[in-house]
This record gives sequence, C-alpha cells and structure tokens, in this order.
Amino acid sequence: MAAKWRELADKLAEQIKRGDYPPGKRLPHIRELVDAGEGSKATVHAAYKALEAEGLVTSSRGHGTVVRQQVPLKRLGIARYDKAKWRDGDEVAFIADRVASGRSYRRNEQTQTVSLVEAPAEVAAAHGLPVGAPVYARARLVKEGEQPTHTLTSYYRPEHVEGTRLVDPTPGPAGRGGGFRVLYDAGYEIDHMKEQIFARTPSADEARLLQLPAGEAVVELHRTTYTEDGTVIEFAIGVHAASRFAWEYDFKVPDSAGDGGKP
Amino acid sequence: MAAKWRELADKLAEQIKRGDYPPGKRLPHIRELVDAGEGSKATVHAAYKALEAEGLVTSSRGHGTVVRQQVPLKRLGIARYDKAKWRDGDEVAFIADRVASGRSYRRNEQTQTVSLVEAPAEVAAAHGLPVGAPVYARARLVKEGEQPTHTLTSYYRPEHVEGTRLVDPTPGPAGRGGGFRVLYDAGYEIDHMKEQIFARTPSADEARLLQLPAGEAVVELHRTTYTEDGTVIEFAIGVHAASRFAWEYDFKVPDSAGDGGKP
DNA sequence: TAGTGGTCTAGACCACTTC
DNA sequence: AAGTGGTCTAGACCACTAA
Repeated sequence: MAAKWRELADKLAEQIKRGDYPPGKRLPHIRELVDAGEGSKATVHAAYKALEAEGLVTSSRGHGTVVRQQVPLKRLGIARYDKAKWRDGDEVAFIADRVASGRSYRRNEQTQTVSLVEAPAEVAAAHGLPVGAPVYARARLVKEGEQPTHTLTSYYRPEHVEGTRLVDPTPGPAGRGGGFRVLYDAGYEIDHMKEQIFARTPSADEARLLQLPAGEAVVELHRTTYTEDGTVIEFAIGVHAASRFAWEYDFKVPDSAGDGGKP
Repeated sequence: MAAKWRELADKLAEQIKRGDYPPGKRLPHIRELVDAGEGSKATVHAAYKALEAEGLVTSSRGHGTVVRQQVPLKRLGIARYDKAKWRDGDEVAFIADRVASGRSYRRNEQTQTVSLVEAPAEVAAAHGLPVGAPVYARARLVKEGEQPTHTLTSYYRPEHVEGTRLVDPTPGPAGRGGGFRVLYDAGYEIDHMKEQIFARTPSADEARLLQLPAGEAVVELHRTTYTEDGTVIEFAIGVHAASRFAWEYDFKVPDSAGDGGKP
C-alpha cells in the first residue's frame, strides 16, 4: 500500500494527463482537499509538492497551484554554429537558432558580464593551462521573454582576445555576429568543436537564477572550440533548464579498421 | 530569511562538501537533530529529503542516512559504435565501451525481451510507418554489477529482422557482436546515425526499475541508425540514470556557404 | 482584507533493518 | 526488541497575492 500522499498525487497526475485539468487551470486548493477528506494539510501539501517535482504543476503563494504549460523542446543541432550565419550575416548563433524556430527575438534577452578570473580546473584543463592562470570569463544569462532558459560562460586565453570587443567590460551583447565573429576578425577562425553533455541537479544558486521549478534538473554542456591547427580558442560551460532543450547530432559510424568514418 | 529546513539542509550540504561526512558515512539520526534543537521531526525530515533530492545522500528505513558514493561519469563517445568492434571482434558496443574504461564485464549484466508491438508515434515517425504498424521491440535493462544504469529499447521493421537471432524470443543477449552484427550479417550495414538527447523527470515506473534515488533525473536518448542509402534500420530509445553518464561529440563547424563542413 | 500556499510543532503510529 | 526513517494528524502562524 502506497503512502496516502503518493496515491493522491498519482490520482491528480492521472486527471491532469486525461485533460481534466488543462494547462493553466488551477488545481483544487489544498484546504478543499483537506475538507474533502483527502488527508491533513501536510499530506495534501506533500502530494502537491510531488506533482511540482514531477514538473506537472507550479504552486505559488497567494495564487494557487496551476497546471504547467508544456513548452516544446528547443532542438539544438550543430547547424546553429553555421559559419554563414555569424561570418556573413548579422546573427549570433543562439539567436539564429531562435529565428529558425519561428520565435520572436529581442535584443535585451541576453545579459553579459566580462571579467578576468583565475582558471578553474576544468577550464585550465581544456585550455592546457595551469590551474589559476588568468583567463577571461564572459558570462551570459539568456532569457526567452521573461523566463531565463540558460547560462553560458565562455573562457578565453588573454592573448587571443585582448584588445577586442569581447573583453569590453561594458555590459551588453557582443554585437554583430557574436563572439565567433570577433575571434574571426582577430585572425582565429573556428574549425571544429567538442561538446560534452550531462544532466545533474541544480545548485540552490542555479535554481534561483534560472527560476527552476522544484525538482527540475539542469543539463550542463561543455563546448571546446578549436582552430584548424588544434588550438583551443574558446571553452564554454552552459547550464540549461532541462525542460527546454534537446540536443541533436548526426555522425558517420566510425570504422577504425577501414576508411568508412574516419574524420 | 530562508526556511528552517533549508538552512539545515544547506548547513549539512556544506559539511558534506567540506568532507566532515565522507562518502559512506552516516549523517546524524533525525531524532538526534531534533534533540539538538534543529527543529521538529518534520522539519529535520524535510531537510534530509532535500539533501536526498540533491543527490548528496540516500536514506533507508531502519538503517540511516548515508552520504552517497559519487561514481565517475561514464563518457559515451561515438567511438563506442566503431565497426571494428562488432564486425570483426566479439564485443557488443556497450560492452566494448566498458572494457575500454577498464571496468569488469559480466555476461548477465544485460537482460533482454523481444516482442512484436504496435509502433508508438515516435517509433512510427522514425521508421516512416503509420502509427500502430507492427514492429519488433527489443528491450534491454543494463546493469553495472547489481545497480541498473539504463534501459535501451530497439525497434526494427519486421522485414529487416525476421528470421534472425534478433527476434529469437529466448531471453538473453544478442550474442557475438550484438545487434549491429546481426543486421550486418542480414545484409544491412549501418552507415550513419542521429542521436537526440534530453533530460526529464522519470516516471514512477522508471524510478523503480532503475532504482533511482529521489530527485534524480533521467536522460533520454533517441538513436536512429541508417544504412548508406538512408534506410532506417534501427530506432532505439534509451533511458539513462542521469548521474552515471556523459555524452561526447566531435564535429566540424558547418559552413553552408562554402565547402568546409558539409557532410 | 480575505484567501492562498508554505512552514512548523508535538506527538502518534507504521515499516523496515539490525541485533 | 530496539532503533531507524517515513507517514500522518490537528492546529498554529507566516508570506504573499489579489480584489
């Protein structure tokens, strides 16, 4: 026999999936269910908290508990890095992606701060530097309308970016073409990349910054960008609200014994 | 002022990260903290539940609350599909990957069931079939020792696999070379793939099957495998415990205006 | 100001593990 | 049998939102 709060949560989840409570609709108030004999306030509250952790509803004080809108996943394919977009056009990679998916675009949806910091271990390893070496960190918080969707922090070696727009401490987006364009103009053309992806529980800070509902995970992306000769020109760490993104990769099946997939 | 249970949870999390409670060590019992004036039993319990949701500890009745062992992420690169491994050798892709990372390998770490089912929407779309068309589903549950790590269900079109070892209803692994080898022997050589990745909250069923601690997310992987002429020969859905895997992809930066990255 | 969800207490009982 | 975490109650008060 499952716990009472579990049974109640499952019952409500079932009703939500059946459509009894469409997205945006309020669930019964906690006290109503208490009066209806579903248990004490703490029990009903536990059920609601479980539904929130499962991503089905969001609760807010003074307002109620409403069924969450399921926003479609934004699909991130490697086409978002297409050189034509940032070299010849006027689009930053992440924005180009949004344009392609038909969503609106506003200039102030990205905030940025640049600072010179001591390289953390992961950053140092990616750049082949000793831990604590000075690197430029360019941190962005990206929003979709009012809602933050992810953070993205790029780390550069000082000798690559000093004197460029990238390290201009004035807050604001990198401007026409974005960071890759600035590097290109500085003589560093990006050639290939490595992306590493995993999901984890957000820290309390990240949950606040990204306004994550209780129980939502984040996906961390590590992107290493190389020039043709293998120099690491950028290492970036992204932290994404898990419910908003999917990643997509196409590749040939490798064949180390033949010639059928070796890059 | 944060809630009392939040403060307690943060304090304990801090102590865990500082090393006061190394992995495997028991945290103070709930009643001890109640006696120490940290709050009522419900309050301390809420703090412990938060720590569990954050992946730091696991609680069990009659036993106590212990600090979780942080297993290193298993890195999944596309090299795990190397043709040389399954075509010329004796290894299944996922096992080859484990051998490469120096872990032990046991035959019975994978269970398998095969059945003919009506294609769900996603499967039908991937194979270009109408929803409900018959497809073979080959479902595996993969374990690392005693602990389940992920499920992987492959869907095949009947005309591709009928009469092969793949649809042998006898439970057990696919045998020498794995599924790709069977397809290769049947005249279908895999050539390229598409992988889609996203994280989400597990269903109650998945949490039970994968023995997930409260609050741990799953990563869902959709893998479409093509022959050289573009025929979809396998569509697979994997559900992975988020804390155990990372994915890794290398690729050229595309250039739709030139020749520098077009596959 | 009224109504919402969120926190907290004190105490009871239950389910499970260990001895 | 003793001790653990888990559930549940009844009731109080707090923080926030909307009319």
